[in-house]
Amino acid sequence: MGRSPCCDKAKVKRGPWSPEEDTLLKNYIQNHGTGGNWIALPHKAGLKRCGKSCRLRWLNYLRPDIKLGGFTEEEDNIISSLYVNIGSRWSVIASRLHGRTDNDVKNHWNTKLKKKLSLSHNTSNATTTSAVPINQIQFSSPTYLPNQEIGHYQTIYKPIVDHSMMVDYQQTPISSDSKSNSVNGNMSSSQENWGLSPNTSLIGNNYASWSDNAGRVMDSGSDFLTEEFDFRQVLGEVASFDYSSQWL
DNA sequence: AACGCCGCCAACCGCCTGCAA
DNA sequence: CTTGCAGGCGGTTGGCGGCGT
Repeated sequence: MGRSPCCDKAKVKRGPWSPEEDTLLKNYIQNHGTGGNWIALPHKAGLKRCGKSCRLRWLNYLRPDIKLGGFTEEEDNIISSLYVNIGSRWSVIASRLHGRTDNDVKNHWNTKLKKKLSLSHNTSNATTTSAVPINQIQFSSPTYLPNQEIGHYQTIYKPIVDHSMMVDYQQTPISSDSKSNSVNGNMSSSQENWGLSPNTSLIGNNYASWSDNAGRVMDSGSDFLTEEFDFRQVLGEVASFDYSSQWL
């Protein structure tokens, strides 16, 4: 037996929202809030709409903090990076982009970024032979660096951090002494200059990831990382930690 | 001007999850 | 523990507008 529909389709209005409906919904929520019950809301607001439809309309269009307009290059980079790492978890990705909705991000990806990425991937394949680790999150801005307690994860995860992320914050590369403690083999100039682990590759401006002892990689969106994960700041913590001693 | 194609995006659909009874 | 409900989410659809022929 299938699940019963959330509302009677014969009795509710469907299709595009009119300005009058928008006004009704917006006014009601601004005056009374959602009341934690979207199903009852349309009736209370005087709308002949399904509760789910109201919720979607509010979240994707009427909310006051919605960011309108095209996506910036920085947002594109964040979306692409997160998609590569966590897949189509649009709500998680959208949560990293202030004012963007999951629907926005999803549409943007499907209509533009997917093609863009596939184009750049093809170009990249044609011009380079170095493999790009899929488990490394790429950041276009240090704003999106992780905010975890580095000391805490030091005991659990082995961080692999591209120190080039510090460039924008004018941080000092880690010392050659600390590098030489744990690194053998040849390093690229970017790895050497910024203390990169030899088993990381630079795939963009900035990225960071960690892996645990089982080889699982954690980053902004991985399943075994708490949803409380916060990107807001912390460059200082990252900069002050000597990752070279923790390289895999 | 008419038509077809294509891209964009708002909206819908249905599944999954969390929670309360 | 089971069941049913509501919210959340990702996939998909369909209408609309722009553009080329």
